[in-house]
Amino acid sequence: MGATVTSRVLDLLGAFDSDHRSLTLSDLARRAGLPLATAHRLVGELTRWGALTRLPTGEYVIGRRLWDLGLLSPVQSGLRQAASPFLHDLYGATLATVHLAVRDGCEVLYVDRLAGHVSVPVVSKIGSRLPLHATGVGKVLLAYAPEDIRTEAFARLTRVTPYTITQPALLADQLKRVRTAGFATTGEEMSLGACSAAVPVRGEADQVVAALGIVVPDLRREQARLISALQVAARGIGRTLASAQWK
Amino acid sequence: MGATVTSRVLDLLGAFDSDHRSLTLSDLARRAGLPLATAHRLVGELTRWGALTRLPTGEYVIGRRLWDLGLLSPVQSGLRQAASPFLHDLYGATLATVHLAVRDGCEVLYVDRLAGHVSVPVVSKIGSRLPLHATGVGKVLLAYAPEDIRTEAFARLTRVTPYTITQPALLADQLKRVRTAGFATTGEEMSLGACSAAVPVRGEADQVVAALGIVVPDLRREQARLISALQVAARGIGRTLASAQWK
DNA sequence: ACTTGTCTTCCGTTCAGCGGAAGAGGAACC
DNA sequence: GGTTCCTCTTCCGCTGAACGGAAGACAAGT
Repeated sequence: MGATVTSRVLDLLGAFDSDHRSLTLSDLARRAGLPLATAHRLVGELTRWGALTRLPTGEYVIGRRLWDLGLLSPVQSGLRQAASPFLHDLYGATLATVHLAVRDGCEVLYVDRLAGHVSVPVVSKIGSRLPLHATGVGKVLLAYAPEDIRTEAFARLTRVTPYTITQPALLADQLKRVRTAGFATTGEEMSLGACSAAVPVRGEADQVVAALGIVVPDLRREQARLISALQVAARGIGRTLASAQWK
Repeated sequence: MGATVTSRVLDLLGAFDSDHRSLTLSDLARRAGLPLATAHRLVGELTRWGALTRLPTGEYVIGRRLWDLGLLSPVQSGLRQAASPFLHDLYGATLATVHLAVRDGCEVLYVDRLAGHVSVPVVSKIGSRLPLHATGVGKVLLAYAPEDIRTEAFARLTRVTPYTITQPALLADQLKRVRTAGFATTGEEMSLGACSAAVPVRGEADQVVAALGIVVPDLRREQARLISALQVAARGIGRTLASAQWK
């Protein structure tokens, strides 16, 4: 089975996650299920190349070169760059935490995030994944997702807070409204004390490529103004995307 | 020499760069110097793991999983997150293109960048590397770099524009001033029509961990105000870094 | 139909990777 | 001082996984 050198290398890299940003050699070996001597050699090669870096403490972390590579990913290069200035505008206009997200399978993948110094309790981090049904951007992405994804998502409406929507019928109704109104909202469905609003970002062929959202303590005041600010920004991103050297 | 499986895998990944974000299998094999059959197998494994993704066109790009990994790098997680809100403040106060950079060997590595809709001609991109002697952030980083890096950098003062500083004595003098004044400036030394100012960002033990800079069309007006805005932001970043869960 | 690309699969040889074992620090405790 | 328990590093002989030439499949262009 999985016993190729390549898979071992990848297992080593996969040993890192957001709870384990730095690991000792023995940890790496343990987590990757490799004998220490083997891990030692592979990690040595990875470090020499720049994929890993050894801290003064002896622990290993993901190196600069892998960071570089990540930046070449299409997630990063196209969408984020096009959106960046608009995210600012939006932040300036709303002073809310701003989110840019895409759908990755049955989850929301946060591509960019822009927060002020103080902010409402927000769970997301750039690169983190959350369920589609409990966040503003998630509802937007789900509303425009293909059939099979929707059924899969409906199959697991996990409860996160007392306000999380777990009834399929209710969610289906909300998604319909998202499609007609052009925006989605949530009220403390993902984390208490946080409401959100989100709109779709449309690419060249008018299909939904991402979602743009904000998180605020209270949505009732000013909802109209916030939504329109979101829509202006989303249209701007879409236009920039279409005219970009998407190469 | 370098003919281990690991090195081959890394050569494949290294075949991607900012001018080659997507590559066909044959391109990959060519650029990595591998026989097609070998590349085929390795690329297959990488794709299965999620390090690469195959586009509908058949070309390969860096996959989401590598993007994720890059986000775990300390560059990303510590420095960028701590700096993000301050970069905004700075943008708001100056309306200039804002740069956050670290030194990587003998080059400036741009860690974050924040630009408005229209901007002065700026060469940098996030993740790009530029020589240390021709940019504002570069001069700051060089001024506080260890001896050996300085001598190495002085050995190759390549000319970029007519205003680029290529005389070692002049540069040495400027660096001394950077250390006493606490900031660096450039005037069209990297790209015509662009001036810049930069200050050091100091970490826990007061050592310089990064540089913060802005790019503007003209520096003479308002220089004092810009520098002081930079310094306020840099201090803020430093304080946040020190108190962060640097894990 | 022929050329020139691409990608994919097969399979026997061989040499690179494997990993047990032993040893070299280093820290903590008695 | 010794003992225990970590960590990391190096060595080396055996073996099976990786290699890559070759042949074939497919697509696009002429």
